[in-house]
Amino acid sequence: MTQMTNTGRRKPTIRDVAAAAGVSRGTVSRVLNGGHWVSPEARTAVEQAIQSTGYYANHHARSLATGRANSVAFLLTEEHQLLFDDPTFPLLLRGAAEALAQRHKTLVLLVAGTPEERENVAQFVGAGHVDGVLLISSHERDPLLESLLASGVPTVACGIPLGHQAEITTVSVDEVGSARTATRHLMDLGRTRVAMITGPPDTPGGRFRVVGFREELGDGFDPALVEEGDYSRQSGADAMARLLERAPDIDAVFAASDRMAAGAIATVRAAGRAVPQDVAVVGFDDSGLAATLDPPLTTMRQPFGEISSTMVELLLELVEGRSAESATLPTELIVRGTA
Amino acid sequence: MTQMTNTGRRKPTIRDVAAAAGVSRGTVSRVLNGGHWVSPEARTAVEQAIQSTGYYANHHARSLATGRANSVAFLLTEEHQLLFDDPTFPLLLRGAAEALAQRHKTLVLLVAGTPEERENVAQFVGAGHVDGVLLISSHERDPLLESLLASGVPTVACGIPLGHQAEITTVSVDEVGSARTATRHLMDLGRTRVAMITGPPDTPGGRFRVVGFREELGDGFDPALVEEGDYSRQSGADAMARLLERAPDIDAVFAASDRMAAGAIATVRAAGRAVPQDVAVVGFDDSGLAATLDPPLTTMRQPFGEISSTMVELLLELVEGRSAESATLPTELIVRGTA
DNA sequence: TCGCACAATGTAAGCGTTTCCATCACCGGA
DNA sequence: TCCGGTGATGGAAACGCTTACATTGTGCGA
Repeated sequence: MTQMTNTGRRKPTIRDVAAAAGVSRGTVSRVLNGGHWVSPEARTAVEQAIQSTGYYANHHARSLATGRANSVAFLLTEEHQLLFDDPTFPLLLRGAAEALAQRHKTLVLLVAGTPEERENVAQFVGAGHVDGVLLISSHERDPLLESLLASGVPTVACGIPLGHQAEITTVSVDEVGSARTATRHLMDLGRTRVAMITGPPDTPGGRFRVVGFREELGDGFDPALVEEGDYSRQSGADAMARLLERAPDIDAVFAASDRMAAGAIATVRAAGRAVPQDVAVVGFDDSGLAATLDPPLTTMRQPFGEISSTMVELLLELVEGRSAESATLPTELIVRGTA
Repeated sequence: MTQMTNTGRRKPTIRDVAAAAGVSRGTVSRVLNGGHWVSPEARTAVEQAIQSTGYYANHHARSLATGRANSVAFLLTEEHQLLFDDPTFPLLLRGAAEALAQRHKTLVLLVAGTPEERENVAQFVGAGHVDGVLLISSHERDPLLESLLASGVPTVACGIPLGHQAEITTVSVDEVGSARTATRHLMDLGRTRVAMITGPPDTPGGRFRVVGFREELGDGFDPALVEEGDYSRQSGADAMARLLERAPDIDAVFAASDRMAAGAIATVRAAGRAVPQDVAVVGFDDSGLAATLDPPLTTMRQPFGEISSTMVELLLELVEGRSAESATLPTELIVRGTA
């Protein structure tokens, strides 16, 4: 009964509210935007009128007038296949969606896989259709990132974009430290031939985790025990096969993603060795996958929910014109059954 | 050089283009919208001016003038936990994102988990901020669906929303037939004690797959061999445990989701039985998970890419004011190692 | 020769907001 | 009593675009 006194078909506009409240639209607008410079009486009159008319602000008109879109892009730059297979992505998306919804901002999903898509995305963002960009995965010297930077759209990246460290606000975890923790855990277990499956070297996870691995091993580091994958399960399985062939005495492996760890485990088993008895395994991410493996995977947990909500927070600071400092979030070693 | 003759700071508008081309903005607008009633010379002049000025249309202004948002909501109605864990969801999202991008429509992600979110979503959509809604998962008699229907926003659902079959356009698979195929496969393998783990009965998959299961078994159907899960892995494991306790002689099980199948397999193993030797398993979905299980899961593949692109297609028809008929897509039995 | 149909174009009125500016009533201090 | 200041308000311009309508110019049949 308070709702929808919407007599006809037309959606009520600010004029309808103004008429109902007996004030001008200027006053209604002021109430809508914080209510400063409005008398208490006028304010309550307007608020009642809003109720009775069932008024709801028109975003497009508002955006046109203010130059603000009130929306943010969640931008995926990655081959489709890789991206949507990554169990990490729904976690980030979910966190971002929640954080944005709380602040009444709209999340626009943008996928920049093919060159054509990238071009469209660059235009779309450059045209100012969104207030800012949450950049999800970015390889080194990504031209799309450069065009974003050039267009001056507020942007927050997830994971330090190589080659742009200084120019962009990021939210990341301590890659080196996390890798050291994982490696240390394996060493503390008494493992002496510890191998690593890294990520692509043009991604921060691919670049820095192996650094931590090497640092922690110190003199014990053997470059022959490092193989590269692309975070996918298959690449982990393949890398493990190469590792095993080259160094059959491996007794532990640290993989830069849970999926690669899963692949590695399969390969280890296929080679007739047991996990964790013969080969201990530590993954990275603690995506949903980790706990479901058999045995459940020991892994470094990335706080995805916090990562994405922090990204949103920083981005909105930027959008408001304030400055925002890049954040580094802690990871946590989750010990399960594989190491 | 063709780009960005953007002398100053301001973004070029349609007037700048008009000035550069030596025509009125009306003409520019006509070129932008299909170019009818425009002479070839004027058209090329405008097109060149667009290039030289680096003009890009302002969506908000356009939407305000036309009353069209040019965007579509991808609406998730489900508990967060369930939803983002579901490996099925990225597949749908990806398909929808691609199909929409091709048509230059924007995808807005909406999550309606908590009551508050649902209220906001209802308002948002009701206010006409999007042209249509892709409804992802809907339980029976969902009040949110009802409010969508009431507000008259074009909506296409994925999977027949129980209780609203007649009122809404849907894209779904033949649940009953698919379940029959899966069941038949198990029977053809010579299995005689075939159990089923169903989904929640207020979802189409929960309701209809068990119907197909029963139909195919005919006289052999035993209600004691049916347990319910919520599509999650854990629920599958639990259901399997109940099943095994009640009927230790089970030699096959059909699960209404791959995740439940995964859980069931774990339980079967934990009970000291082998898959597929002692208990054959068929899943449903063919999400990324299926192929990575050990042994790889035999399952009914849902064509998620096609489902989502069809949803987009139908939705846009509806948005254009045309009618659209609900579609039913075929599934496919993917035989792997578990049955 | 005139006028008419019609293609091409310019013009201007919106679309629903925000926001700047002018106005006004009112109050306290001189 | 008058005046400057201040809080509250209305009015109107602006945001960038679409589109109905008016206007122009052309070629054609009568």
